[in-house]
Amino acid sequence: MKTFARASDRQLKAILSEITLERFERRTTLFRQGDPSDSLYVLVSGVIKLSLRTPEGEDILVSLISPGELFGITSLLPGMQRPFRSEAFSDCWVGRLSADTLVSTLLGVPFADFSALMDGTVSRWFGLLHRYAHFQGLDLQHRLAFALLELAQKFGAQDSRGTLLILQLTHEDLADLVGASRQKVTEHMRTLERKALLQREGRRLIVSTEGLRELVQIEH
Amino acid sequence: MKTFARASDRQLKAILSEITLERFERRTTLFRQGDPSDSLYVLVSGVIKLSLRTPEGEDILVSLISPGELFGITSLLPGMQRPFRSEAFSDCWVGRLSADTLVSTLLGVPFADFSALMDGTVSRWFGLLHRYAHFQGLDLQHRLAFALLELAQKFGAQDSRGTLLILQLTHEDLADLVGASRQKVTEHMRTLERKALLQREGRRLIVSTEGLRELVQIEH
DNA sequence: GCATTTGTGTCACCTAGGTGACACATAGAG
DNA sequence: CTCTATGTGTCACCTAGGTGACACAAATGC
Repeated sequence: MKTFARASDRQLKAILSEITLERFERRTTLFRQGDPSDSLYVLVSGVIKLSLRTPEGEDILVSLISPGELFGITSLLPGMQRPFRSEAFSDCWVGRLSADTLVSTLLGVPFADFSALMDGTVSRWFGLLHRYAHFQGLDLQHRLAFALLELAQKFGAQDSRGTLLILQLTHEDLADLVGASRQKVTEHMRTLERKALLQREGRRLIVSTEGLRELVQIEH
Repeated sequence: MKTFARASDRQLKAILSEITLERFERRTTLFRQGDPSDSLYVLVSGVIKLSLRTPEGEDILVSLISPGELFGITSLLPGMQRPFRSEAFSDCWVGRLSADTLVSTLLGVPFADFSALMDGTVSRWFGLLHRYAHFQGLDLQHRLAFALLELAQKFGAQDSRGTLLILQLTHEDLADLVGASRQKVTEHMRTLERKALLQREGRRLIVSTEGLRELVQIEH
């Protein structure tokens, strides 16, 4: 297990003494989406499934964990909730420990410092992963709406008419972002305009975040 | 910038003195896929685009970076290459520093220790992100092939006939994994069987990793 | 200011893959 | 050993979205 490759015997001993071993039968769930993300897990034996349930009722299998892997990694970021459901795919033995003890015994650094650094760097990967996973099985209309909301959040400036995107985005860029063809993006952007969720000022966009959020949530 | 929220003045000063400021005009590239992932960047002004070119020649826009964000994060993992291309989406000022100095001044810990911990934990997010990004615009056949290769790597046991997957995967599981319907997965699994890239022993799979790799690479 | 390149809008057409439906196989549970 | 659950194989049908093609608009360079 490469996580511990550089650890000294003393550190390993300290960590081992903090691990609680638990047994999970096939199909039982370890944690579910939205639970507070407090502890970290090591899979000792068996297979764990991480999955995501979309509002549409589709299941997305994000990952299968094999023995030796750490999982429940969001516990390394400050104040997160579990983004995925975790379930025993076969009978499992699982070790559980607090992220804090792992980090502080392995690095000897206050957890809050570590976790703040993670938050500023690596959490973007997590955000992107989340986006891609959610995009699975959404139609173009909704993917576009989500993408626009994301952009509005990152690059939006408040304006009397809505949220102004300070970006020169072409339809091609959007297409590359949501994984669609340029033509269809054009078509859907027009229908969003017609629904007044979107206006244009030259090549700048003004989006209605409330409208888009409604579109995205209400329909299913 | 939340990365530095907990830093002392001394730390900030130390880090600032190590940052090199660089100017990039719109459309110029900062680094490209496959470059060694040595330094870390802070975006000072402008917008940066992270993208991915698929073997099929499609472009995938992974993320747009806004001022204040750190990027080029793979430099925090040991021995990585840049997974994405980075290009100035508008004229930019960018600060560059080594991941090592950031980590060691902020946490006061040897970079190798930190980076080993990241590698054992958070690198999975990165792997998954990579998979999802690559899946964009692949047809089911290829997504399935990739998924099987991944599974073979993680759960495969060598066998006279190929690589035996020690997993009781149903077609439904596979469908959830590659984002497709159960029926179509069944169909494509049969064609893979017919092509002799796959055999079944009861409900266990035996895959030909060479065959699949060929399928995945050769066709475009 | 004109010419060229880059972006938009809108077609008609085609295909990968979703869906529902059903027959059959297999495997646990009792 | 049998009954019921769950998984597989295969249809016929339908639709979202890819593709090529072209007209027009808007930037950009010279």
